[in-house]
Amino acid sequence: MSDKARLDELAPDTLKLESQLCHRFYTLSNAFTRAYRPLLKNLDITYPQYVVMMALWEQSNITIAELLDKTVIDGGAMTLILKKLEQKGLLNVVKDEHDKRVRRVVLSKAGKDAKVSAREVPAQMLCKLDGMSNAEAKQLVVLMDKLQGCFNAG
Amino acid sequence: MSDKARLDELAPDTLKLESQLCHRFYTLSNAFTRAYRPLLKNLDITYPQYVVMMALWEQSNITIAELLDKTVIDGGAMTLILKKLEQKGLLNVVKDEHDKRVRRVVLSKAGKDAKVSAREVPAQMLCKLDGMSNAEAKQLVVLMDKLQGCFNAG
DNA sequence: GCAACTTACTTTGCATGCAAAATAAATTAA
DNA sequence: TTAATTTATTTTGCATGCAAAGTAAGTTGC
Repeated sequence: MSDKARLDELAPDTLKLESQLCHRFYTLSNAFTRAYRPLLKNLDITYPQYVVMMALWEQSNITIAELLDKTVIDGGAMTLILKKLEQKGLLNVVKDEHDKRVRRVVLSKAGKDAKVSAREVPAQMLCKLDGMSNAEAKQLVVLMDKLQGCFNAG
Repeated sequence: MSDKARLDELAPDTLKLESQLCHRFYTLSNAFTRAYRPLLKNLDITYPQYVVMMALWEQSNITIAELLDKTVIDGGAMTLILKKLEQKGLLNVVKDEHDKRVRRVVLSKAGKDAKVSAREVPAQMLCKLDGMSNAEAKQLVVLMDKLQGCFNAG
């Protein structure tokens, strides 16, 4: 038996890209980011910036730490994202009165108004996902939340 | 009714992070990359570099275009990744004899040997995902492949 | 047989993601 | 109270991801 054959016997399919869950996540996550780009063109924001805006549309005037919790965006990246969104006039970052370490993120009027423009975005994305039934999407959510639980536990 | 209430009525839950498939993909894809880091420390490669190596362990001496197809990595990034992996001595990029535009990627001896070190990586990752049954993982693969099909179709 | 077009890659500029170090301010401990 | 520790956020250095422009080398069309 050749060395190559012996190797393949030791590690059958586990190292194949096709059989990897991780590569599918990698691929689909990037696909989503690309798919959002044209939908967010009007708002002139990127996907991570959109995530921050969604978090703020749910609740404005929250701590950066809370925003990090909610969005699961990298802390270092968040600093830059907030600067960008502040430059665009969508929000303001203000100091907390009681704890000088803390900074709070507050939607501006333009930021609140942007929610109206964004209203159609989710529907447009769903449109691109035509072919997935609601039941399948829900099933996907259940399984992904369970997977997330694994990572949180570990 | 306040402006805010009116807005919320227009866009009920669709803009909520919790209800978004995309954010779960974003989160889980990043979680995988982080989870792989310690497992790939011995090999001294990043997750995208590992993806390239997996593709090459399946078949060496392939075109960069073929590698891009298989890994779904960005073309610009691939140029850098191949340089890194060549620096590490894991592969060589050689010119195609027949078509001078084409460059081929070939595993070095060290690159082939690295497959042995990598053999345990998938099992270690599965270990981190304890809590997901095989059936659930398979279900996840089916649904994700269907979702990928949506993007490919659009 | 040359101009126009297509291919296969690389380069560039911008936006993250990640780990680790650096800051600054609040809290705890001795 | 002062030193040690913890918390909140920013900075730094490196590795992509993405779109678009740039290059070089085949292929076509007339």
